[in-house]
Amino acid sequence: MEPIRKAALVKAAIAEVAQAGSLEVTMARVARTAGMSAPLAHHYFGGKDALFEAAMRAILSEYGAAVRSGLARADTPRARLDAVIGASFSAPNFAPEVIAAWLVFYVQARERPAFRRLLRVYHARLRSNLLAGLRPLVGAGAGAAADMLGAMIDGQYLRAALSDRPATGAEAEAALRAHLDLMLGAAR
Amino acid sequence: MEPIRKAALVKAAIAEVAQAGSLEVTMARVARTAGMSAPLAHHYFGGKDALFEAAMRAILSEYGAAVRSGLARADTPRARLDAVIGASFSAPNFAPEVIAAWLVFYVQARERPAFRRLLRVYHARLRSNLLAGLRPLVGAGAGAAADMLGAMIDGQYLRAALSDRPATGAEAEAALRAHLDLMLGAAR
Amino acid sequence: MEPIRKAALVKAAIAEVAQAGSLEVTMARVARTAGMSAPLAHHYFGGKDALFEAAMRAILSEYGAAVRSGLARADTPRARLDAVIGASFSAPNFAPEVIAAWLVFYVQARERPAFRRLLRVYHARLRSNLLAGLRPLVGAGAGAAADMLGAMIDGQYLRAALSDRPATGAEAEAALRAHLDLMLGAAR
Amino acid sequence: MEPIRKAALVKAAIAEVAQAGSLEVTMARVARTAGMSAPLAHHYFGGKDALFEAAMRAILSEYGAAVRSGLARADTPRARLDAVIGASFSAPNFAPEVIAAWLVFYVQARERPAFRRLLRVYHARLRSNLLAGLRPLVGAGAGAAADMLGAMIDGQYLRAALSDRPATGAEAEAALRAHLDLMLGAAR
DNA sequence: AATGAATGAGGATTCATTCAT
DNA sequence: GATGAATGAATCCTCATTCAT
Repeated sequence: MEPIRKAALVKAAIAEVAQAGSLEVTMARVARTAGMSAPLAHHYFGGKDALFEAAMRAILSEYGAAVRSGLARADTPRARLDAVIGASFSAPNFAPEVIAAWLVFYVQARERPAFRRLLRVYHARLRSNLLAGLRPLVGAGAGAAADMLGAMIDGQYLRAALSDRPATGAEAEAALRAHLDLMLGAAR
Repeated sequence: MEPIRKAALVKAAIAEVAQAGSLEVTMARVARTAGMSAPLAHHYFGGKDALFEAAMRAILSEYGAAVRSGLARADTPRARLDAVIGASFSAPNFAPEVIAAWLVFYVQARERPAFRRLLRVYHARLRSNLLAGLRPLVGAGAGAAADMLGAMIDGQYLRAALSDRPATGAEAEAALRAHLDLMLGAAR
Repeated sequence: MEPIRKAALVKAAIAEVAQAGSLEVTMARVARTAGMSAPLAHHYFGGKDALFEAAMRAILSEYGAAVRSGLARADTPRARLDAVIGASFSAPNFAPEVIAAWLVFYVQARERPAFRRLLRVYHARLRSNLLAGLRPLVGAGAGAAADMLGAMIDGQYLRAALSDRPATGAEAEAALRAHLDLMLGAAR
Repeated sequence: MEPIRKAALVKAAIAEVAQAGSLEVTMARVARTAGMSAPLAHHYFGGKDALFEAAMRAILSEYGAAVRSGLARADTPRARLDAVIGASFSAPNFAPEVIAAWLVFYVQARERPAFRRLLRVYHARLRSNLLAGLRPLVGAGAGAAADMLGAMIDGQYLRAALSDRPATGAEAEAALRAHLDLMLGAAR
């Protein structure tokens, strides 16, 4: 029972946090959305903080899995870069709900060490994945290029979080790929 | 007296929101930081929501003023673009505190129409300013270029909000300018 | 199985109540200390109240047994008095844990009739045992002397409950015997 | 306003703790008894713990004042002893409510350092006051005598807490004085 | 204009207890 | 007999907001 309940709670937490645009979400509400009573949520997670941390962890690990799975099928540097970009804008990760929750956690990271730690890992992994693809193609400028690409991805997320249209990642992805072409072309 | 008090409250609200990373900031705390009692803050703003809206408005209008002042001295398309970028990363707007608060408001905008409206205006103005500079230089691709530049700026903000080092905008600004060169060079 | 489980629960209850210094002890905790689940404790005792009453009853009946056993070997009035005092400060009854729990129950007796009843029986028996020894030696003053001796014993308990040193009853017992000598000497 | 409210809360806390026989008393109940809302009680004391500590402090300091006032009028060793005993059983200190609350705090002292500290001071002061009176009269045995007198006083408290009759201290006081006579007579 | 005083509403958390298995 | 699962009830505490002064 435990894994089922925990998964339901994490999913509900992401949904509610996204909708509220903040962590000012009552445990009771999350629990009800997940189909159980508030005390049960406490029983499984021990408290609000732990639940939200689990939620952020879930988002980041789903993203990490998508990246890994994409990289597994990539055999050239350029393919690696495309894989990272593709994963960033793929369906389960670019869902508006998920992006909105991610953003809330992002902001909280300033003051909550646990969130900050998680985000550092995300940033470091993203950067190293991009670097691995860029270095063979760009050489010395790879660091700056990776930073810029990372910022672009994050920026697209930020805008998607506020978009009216049910943001598909397709457009954002195309824009990024076009830009990547530009950067690689200039480097050659 | 009133304008002084209100300005103090707005400033305190930005500082506290930035520090908390959310709107979960008590009126009493904001009021105390501003050197007055909680009821007085209510007296001046009528409530928590109105105070925070005023705070966001203050951030955006300070930014708007910086942009306008930069544009006033720009006489070529490229100078206009540089002016917008320069304003985005200039001291009072790129202060960590201000960025953090801006981000909190940004996230809230998903569900709070008042914030959403303010943000729309910011986005629209930024886009139209960039477009005005880009169209003479890039032609048809100006729309996509403006969107990408906007996303890059927001992405840099996002990352600055989490940076350890007391982020100066200088690096971010340089990176953006370099990128702008790239985009303009490719278009020619 | 039942008597073993019940005894374990009673023992655990005494230990936990002593440590907490109050009845604010969760059933779950007591049950866990006794090596079983909370529902099982309920099954055996029907509820928290009944468990704690059983615990107090256990303390008093252990004490009662010690007194009876001492009296069985006493053949003079003075020996009877010594037997009662000896039992009061003997090892299993004067254990810090037991005293602390006893005190908690004592205080609760003000408002919980079940505890009050138990305590009345203890007081009455103590008094009658002391009287039986004192009357032949002191005559008319036996009543007051018994009350005073009883108060002294309780007072020693009270102080032992708070002592730092792992209170042996030896000192307290010696002090009481010395005092008894005094009272008997004065009466002759 | 503050001192009035605080005094009312302390008084109510003593009454409710005495009645409940434990600290399991809700803030709301105490506040209502004191004629105000629960949040106000929090406002003035900051929390349940602080309120109860203030209550115990109040009991002990009232007792301390009574002792000091009695000693001020005593000019012989025996008069000093009588003053201490008299204060211990005087009206405001020997009120059933006060005794019951004192006992609850006493028991809690085992695990709550703040209470423990307060009680240590009480015990030390009582002992030193008794010693000052006993040493000139009893000499070497003064220490043991002081301990025994202290235990007797505490024992009388313990029994008064459970008495049915609205315990006047008169009887207890007379018994203690009689005993003191005995001890002093034996020493001469 | 300014604030100390006060509270209603609400939220996290704990716990005794029940029940299906 | 024994327990994991589950919850209603209750408690401490916080906070935006009101009001008399």
